[in-house]
Amino acid sequence: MKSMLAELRECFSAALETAFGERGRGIDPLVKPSSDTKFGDYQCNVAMSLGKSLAMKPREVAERLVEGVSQVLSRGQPWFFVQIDGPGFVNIRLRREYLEELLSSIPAEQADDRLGVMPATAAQRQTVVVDYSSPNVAKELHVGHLRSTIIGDTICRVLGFCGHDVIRQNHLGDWGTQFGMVILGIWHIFAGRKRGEPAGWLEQGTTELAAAQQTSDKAVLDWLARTYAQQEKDLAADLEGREFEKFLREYVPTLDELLPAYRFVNAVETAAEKTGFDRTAEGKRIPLSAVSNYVVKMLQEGGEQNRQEREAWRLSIRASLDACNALYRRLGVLLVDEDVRGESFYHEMLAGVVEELKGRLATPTGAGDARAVCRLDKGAVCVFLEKPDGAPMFKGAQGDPLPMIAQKSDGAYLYSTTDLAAALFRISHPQRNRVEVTSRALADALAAKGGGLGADRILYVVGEQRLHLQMVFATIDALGWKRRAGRPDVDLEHVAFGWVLGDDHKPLKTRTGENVKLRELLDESERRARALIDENDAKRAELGLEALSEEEKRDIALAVGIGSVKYADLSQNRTTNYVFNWEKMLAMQGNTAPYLMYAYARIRSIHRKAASGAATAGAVLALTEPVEIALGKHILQLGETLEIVAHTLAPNLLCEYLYGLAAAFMRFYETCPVLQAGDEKTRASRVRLCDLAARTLRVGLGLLGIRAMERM
RNA sequence: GCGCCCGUAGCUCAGUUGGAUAGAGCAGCGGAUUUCUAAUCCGCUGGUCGCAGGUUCGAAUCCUGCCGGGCGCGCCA
Repeated sequence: MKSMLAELRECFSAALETAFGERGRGIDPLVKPSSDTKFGDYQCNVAMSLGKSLAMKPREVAERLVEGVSQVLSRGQPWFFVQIDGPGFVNIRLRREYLEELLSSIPAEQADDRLGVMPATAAQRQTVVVDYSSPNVAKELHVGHLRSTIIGDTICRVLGFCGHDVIRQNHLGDWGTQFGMVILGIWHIFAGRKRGEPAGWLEQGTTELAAAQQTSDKAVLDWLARTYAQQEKDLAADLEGREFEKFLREYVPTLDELLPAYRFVNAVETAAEKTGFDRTAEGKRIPLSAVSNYVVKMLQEGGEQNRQEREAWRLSIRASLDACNALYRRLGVLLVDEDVRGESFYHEMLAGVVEELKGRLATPTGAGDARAVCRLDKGAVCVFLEKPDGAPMFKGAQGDPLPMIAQKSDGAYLYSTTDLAAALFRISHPQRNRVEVTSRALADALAAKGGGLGADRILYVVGEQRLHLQMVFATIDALGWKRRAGRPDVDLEHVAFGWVLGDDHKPLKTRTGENVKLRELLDESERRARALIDENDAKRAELGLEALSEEEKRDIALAVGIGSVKYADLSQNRTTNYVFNWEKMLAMQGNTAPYLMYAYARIRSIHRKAASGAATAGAVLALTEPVEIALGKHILQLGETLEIVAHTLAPNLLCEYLYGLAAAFMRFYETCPVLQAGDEKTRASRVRLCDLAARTLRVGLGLLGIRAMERM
């Protein structure tokens, strides 16, 4: 079935046309849920705004509209009542029989779990590319990745449920300049093993260097000199890289081993740069501060002589992905290896992208709101974005035009270039949407990658890159990549989000000022959830409830712990910052995961007990008490909620819906006995209503990636 | 300096494309229970929606200016 809201919109659209003919056609009827239940269930606010354009009193418009409605409704069974109120509000109250009918029509759980929500029609159906999570290789996931990962995941689930084709893309940072350091780090691990260094020697080295920095410049220079000498010796011992290559064939790195090595290299190079070490010592083949840059060049050159670098790179990606996947599984996030299309994937397209920019944007080009021109500036390939009047779209600190740089003066490509390549790959499709490019190199590279994904909509779930994305989007617009003959433009959206803050209202950090590791955050949450569960064990015994097994308690702790962290995040407005607070997110009261999960467990408890009694599958649903009507109505609003979430990409609206649903159930539960209902018919009806409420909660929580537990 | 985001109850936050008397939770106060899981429910108290103008039938929401906070502003991602 369609959502009640959609049905009402259709009905009022038709009524507008009936009442006002041509002038009433194509007007949004402005139907929405009522601001207050005393005004009914929904309201139509179109009369006030229409009064002006029709030169009529709003009240009169409303009266004619209501007449139109009754004509439309006269074709069938009336399913709602209308009443004009105030300046011209049309208040809508749904008939109880209609609600009962809709609820009854929801198929049994065995048939499907859509709860009557209709998937998108063929015409509405979109291919949506969702770019989210996107961690960097050789860095551990921290709270900074939390929002992108779980918001992106929820969006994927919701769009998928709504019937769209969702293509998840994990835009892994696997090609940046930091890779020189990672590979060099692996080389240090190799050299250390060969020398027989004890475990943890790289951490110790970093600590020593930090200590030297606290002491004096001289101490730092001495330390660097020793390190450099050792490094030169190790390099000389395996100049051909044969031993290193052999080592790589058998080496299985873990992220835990890679991270200290990376930090070591980073610390050494930073210190060498800062102290001017490279200038003071004679006869160096490569400056100590630039070894990793050199390694990056070797990696990016490719070729037979650099295959060790490539192999080390590959190993570091594998290790990072293993660590990420473990966390994704733990978080209940859908991302898998097949969704990974890192920056390196687009490497072969970059030269073509620059060629395309130079060719297509040689002179100011672009229809719409953005014009772009590509030219060399200080040796770099730059795209200057302009407004239609020729004024620069973006300005620097001195008011000078700020370009998007596609290629550095040293020839290296940047993430802008990669993002353009990725956008082309996502938009283009070998059959559905062949984007025309003039660069042969780009066309060939794209074809070699299969021709692209054919997105109608691309969502960038990334924080903190507004300016960059605006530039990239404007460039794409100017290049004409979004436009499609006979179809709407491809829609590119930056799904931005706010910071996770600590108690001090500053970005959440550990006491030592480091990013909080996601792994440790989840450990803590599970630990706290377990404490809550243990606390309630005693109460369970008092109440004579079935005891939970140790295994069950452990499982519940995981679900509550992870669910609470996710729900706390998803229930916030996506765009604003929020303060992270353990007590609040694990509280049983209010808009929290435990509250919703508890409501579900309570219903399931009824269900288990009812199952032993009379069968209720085909029971007649009768909503008698006000709380029953409220609950039933709420259940039926899942579809329209998801429509809004799919459009606004605001998971907090789904959370709000589920909280309202759980609260409606709790109210029902307080006043309406189910198993002890007065008569068999009422009992059967209520059991069925409970079942629908439980399924709605479970499906809704599922769309947030949160497991509903049978018992708590 | 310029650009973007934010400012709502003591605290943490909601508030779909402008709609009727601005809502939750926590905290505070007061109630309900021989429980279908009290990890609950109900009530009360609490607001110049940062400030000042404007747009209109109507503004927390749109526009302008100011105050306060955050982020960004050429070869990092």
